[in-house]
Amino acid sequence: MRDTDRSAVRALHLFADMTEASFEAVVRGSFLQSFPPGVELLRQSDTADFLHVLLDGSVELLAATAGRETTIAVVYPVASFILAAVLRDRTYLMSARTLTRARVLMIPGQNVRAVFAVDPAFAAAVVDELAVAFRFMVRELKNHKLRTGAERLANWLLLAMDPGGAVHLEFEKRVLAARLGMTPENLSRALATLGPYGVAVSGRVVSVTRPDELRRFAHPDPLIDQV
Amino acid sequence: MRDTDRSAVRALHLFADMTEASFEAVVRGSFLQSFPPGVELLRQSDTADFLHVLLDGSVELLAATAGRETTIAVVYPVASFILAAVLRDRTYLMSARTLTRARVLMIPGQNVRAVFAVDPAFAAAVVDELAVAFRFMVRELKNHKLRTGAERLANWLLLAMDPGGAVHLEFEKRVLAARLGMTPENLSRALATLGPYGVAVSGRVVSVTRPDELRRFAHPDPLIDQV
DNA sequence: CGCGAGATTGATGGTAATCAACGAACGTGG
DNA sequence: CCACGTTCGTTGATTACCATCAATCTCGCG
Repeated sequence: MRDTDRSAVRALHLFADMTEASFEAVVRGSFLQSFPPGVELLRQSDTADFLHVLLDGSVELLAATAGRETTIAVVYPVASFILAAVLRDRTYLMSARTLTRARVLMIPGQNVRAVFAVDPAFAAAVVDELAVAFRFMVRELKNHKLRTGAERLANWLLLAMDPGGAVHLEFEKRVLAARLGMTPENLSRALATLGPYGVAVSGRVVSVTRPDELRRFAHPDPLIDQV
Repeated sequence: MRDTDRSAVRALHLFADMTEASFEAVVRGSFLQSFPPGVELLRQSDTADFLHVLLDGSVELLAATAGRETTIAVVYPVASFILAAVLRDRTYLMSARTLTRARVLMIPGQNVRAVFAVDPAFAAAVVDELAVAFRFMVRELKNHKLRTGAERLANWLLLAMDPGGAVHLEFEKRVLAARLGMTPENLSRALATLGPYGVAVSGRVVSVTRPDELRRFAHPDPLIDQV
């Protein structure tokens, strides 16, 4: 690992408070790798050999069974993923695929487990990370079970828009659709149904002209939407 | 807390490996309480004052927004719940309600956080518990997004049936419906659609006469269904 | 200028929620 | 012990929501 990368990694919340010796022990045998878009980083049911930390780009977590597939989450920097599988030394429950070019730090699972046992600061950070991940899952489950697609989209727009009410999509709409748990076709339709509430689309820019009306439609909820 | 309860609690996975002093520090200020069915133990958006450990009975975790409500999980002994909220000292994302008469150990959140910081064995147990909870959530999300109601029911039956193919429901069907994420009406219909695969209902007993056929319909998956 | 990937629109079917009505089981009180 | 009433479960009809398939459109780029 290069020195610039090393200090960037050291600054991550997950590693910031641990001792230098612990950091050394974690990083030994780790590697930082860049991937092009569309690469499968890991596959569900494989054994959890590496903790992954996303430093740049975006990664999709997905799951499949019986010929069907669904996106569970989209990960943005800086975040670890599949931490739970690594800690328990179990198989992955999800696959991971790069959406964009991505830089990923891969840490051998046994390093994580070993250092976890001896460095309380690292243990605390791990628990924090894991608790955040758990709560994210609960929010996602609520978002999905309690709201329609159009409502999920409306709430996403309210969070993503800048003060002027504009949302600049930095990825394809199909990715947004997956992130929101719907098909691209239904995202189109959902955007159309939000028209009467002041939502207009022009290429990759979505404009929210009457935020208050959209909010009344969306019923935003701090216990679901990330603050 | 009575001595018999004390030793039962001490034997729980979460507390088994910690030092006696740590256990003492956790238990001080905790209380063990019995509740009748239908009691709301905690409400979403309240601050996480107590870690709850279910010792007897069953508890439903549910979430509501915009006038809608859904069951997220049903908890059976012995399990803790809302651990993540307590560790992060945040508000609860879910409400909890007793389904049956239930005995619950309530531990002040600050005890948990304080002992977590000083007892590595407890920290490890907490992480284990949390990782299991996280993976449970992922399984639930997959179960819900990748399967129809009838498929969820079929897989549940395959896991719940005894070697003779019988499932004795120990709760009302409406509870099972909530657990499976559907309405009571649709549970009735789902049971009916499983008829051709050898599923018959008689009161509170469901019999699976042709497990192999049911399995072909259900597509059981170790990455979703609890083993 | 034309190709092709992504986006949109339309039509259709499947899944499940809702509303309503009915039936069965069970406990209570007469 | 029976009559009644409540609760739970089932069944039917309707509607909402979403996936799928297919066709068309748009726009960026060679």
